[in-house]
Amino acid sequence: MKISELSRLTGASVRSLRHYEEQGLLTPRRLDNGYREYHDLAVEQVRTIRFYLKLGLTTAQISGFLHCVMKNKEAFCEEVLPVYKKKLRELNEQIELLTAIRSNLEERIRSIHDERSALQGFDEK
Amino acid sequence: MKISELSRLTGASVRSLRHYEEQGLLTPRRLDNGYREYHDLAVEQVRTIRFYLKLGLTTAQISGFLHCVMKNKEAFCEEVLPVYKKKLRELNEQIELLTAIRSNLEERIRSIHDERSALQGFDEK
DNA sequence: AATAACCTTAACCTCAATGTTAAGGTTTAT
DNA sequence: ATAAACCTTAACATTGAGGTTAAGGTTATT
Repeated sequence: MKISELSRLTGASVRSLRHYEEQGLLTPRRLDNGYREYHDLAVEQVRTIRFYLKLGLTTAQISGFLHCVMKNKEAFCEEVLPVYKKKLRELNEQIELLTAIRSNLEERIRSIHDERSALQGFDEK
Repeated sequence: MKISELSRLTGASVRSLRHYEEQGLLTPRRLDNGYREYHDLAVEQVRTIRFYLKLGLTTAQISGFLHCVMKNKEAFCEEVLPVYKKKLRELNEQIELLTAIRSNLEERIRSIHDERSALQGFDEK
């Protein structure tokens, strides 16, 4: 199939498909006119790529184990777990940071409300 | 004072101070030789800028109320609360998203462990 | 007068997937 | 034969604070 059909079947934009190829995640053969020609299996492969992207992995990380997971159960591919664990550590850090900022912000919003109702109370007297 | 002294007093890099100026947060006067000359008040102003940046606000947002908060209590500045609330909504969205990804990832890590110990158990039999 | 230690503007780099032209070749249907 | 609908590569834009470097002017010290 050609690129627009793969795009339609997977939901990935044509631009994204070309990008995945640049990053080494897809390697379609070329027709005589230079058009990309994809195997049927590419549909599953693109879905797999997008699945890992949604987990927050980069194309570079995905390329490290994509071939393995296309042929085996994920648990068989040694490269997967370290990447998952690294990503998990990053997520925990980010969540912790954002949560701290949120607390800070909530406290400041509260104190603005408090100060205003104090002024309000003062005016009312 | 000149830029490097302000940098030293505030912890902001010289590059950052020039950036704040580009964004309209600082407006030092210029000496005859073109050098920036800052008021003593600039120290407090830069500290205030950096405080809001740490809350995750952008320079554009900060510029909307910086002059007000430099002269008044924060609660007096009407522009602050909407920005805080907007930021809070964004934070909640981000945290929710990251937390969902984290759950997903934890589940996948767990299932890899499970599958491997199942294989392990199988081998042991 | 030379050197260190300042200062200036301007511009590119980071991160990373993907949107958006631009400029042009191919195929297909009318 | 022409237009619609494909396809190609290449390059810039997005986000945004701030690092880095280049090229050069100023001030101060020796």
